[in-house]
Amino acid sequence: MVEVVKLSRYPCDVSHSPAAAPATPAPPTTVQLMELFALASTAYFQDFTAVAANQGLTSVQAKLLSQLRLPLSMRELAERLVCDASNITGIVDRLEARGLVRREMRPDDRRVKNVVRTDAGTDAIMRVRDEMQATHQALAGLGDADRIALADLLQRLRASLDQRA
Amino acid sequence: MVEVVKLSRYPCDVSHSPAAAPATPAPPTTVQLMELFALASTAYFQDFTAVAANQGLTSVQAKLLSQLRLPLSMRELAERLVCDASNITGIVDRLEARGLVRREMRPDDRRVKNVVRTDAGTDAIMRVRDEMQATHQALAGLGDADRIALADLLQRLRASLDQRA
DNA sequence: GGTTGAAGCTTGATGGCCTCAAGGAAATGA
DNA sequence: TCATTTCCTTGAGGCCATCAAGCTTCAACC
Repeated sequence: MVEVVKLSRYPCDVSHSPAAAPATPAPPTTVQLMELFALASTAYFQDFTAVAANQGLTSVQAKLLSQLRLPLSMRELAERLVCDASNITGIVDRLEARGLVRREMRPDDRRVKNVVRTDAGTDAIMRVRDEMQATHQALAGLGDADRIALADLLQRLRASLDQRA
Repeated sequence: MVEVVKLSRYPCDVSHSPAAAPATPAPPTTVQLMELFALASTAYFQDFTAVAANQGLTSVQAKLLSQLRLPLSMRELAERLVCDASNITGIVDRLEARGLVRREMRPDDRRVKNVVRTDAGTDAIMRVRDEMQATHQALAGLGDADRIALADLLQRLRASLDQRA
């Protein structure tokens, strides 16, 4: 299957490697795997951003909205989006101005504000989800064995990446 | 292997799905695969951004630098980074001010400016590459069979995603 | 030739994202 | 009560991103 591993079109290509590809189905190196992963990730995020834009959302706004299955405080959102808390203020401001989200005081601790997704917000993120699903339908062609293998590999990949954080 | 597929911590979680996970090793659904992929991609980009920041680079600057194995025109850079050409002007301005990159007139067509990575620029992106590689060493634990399978799957994934662009 | 049109790059305006430093309000604990 | 901590916001500064408008250069055509 793995005929030619296309190399070095994204993040960390520094090598001045020879253009000749090995003819044998040799297993890819770790570096090659990371490049492939970077390419696939880039494609994914570009698609996600484009789909969100179709709904008038930036990718960060869509990310935030998708986190709000249940209400979360500003601080919790900052942790999930891995950014400064002061950044969340602005993002929520803009979403709230459009009625996609609502701030609520929490009665038992009046310092914290829960961010609640409105029905309009849920609609918006559902449209994004639907369009993503339609877009990636091609992926549906994977058979059961491939699915299991991919899920397994992705989880190991994430584990080894998260480990650093 | 795939014990429990952890669901819905990222982009498109809208479902109010039951918390109960299937006990059987059923193959993951397409939606579940996309969620796993989103999680792994997010982890990757956070790591990439953090490593670039260690070298005083934004992720976009690092991305641009890594493209410059050979000189590219501003337009070519815009195509590779999938953004407006006017955006590249500012990014290259900032990199040039730091001596990581250099603009050169192309003699045969004086409209176009080639962006050339300086030695300092190559050093910078090599440090990013090295730190990424060290970081992701955990991935090196994958055996040959896993590598081949992952490479194959990632390429198919990317193909089906790029198809949309 | 000279004009028109297209391509490549830059500038300026506008807006969103992001961090840091600083500050107000509320809770906690001595 | 007073000090400390937590949560959130504000303001300054910088980067990224798009769009509209403009400049230069090239190419093609009359």
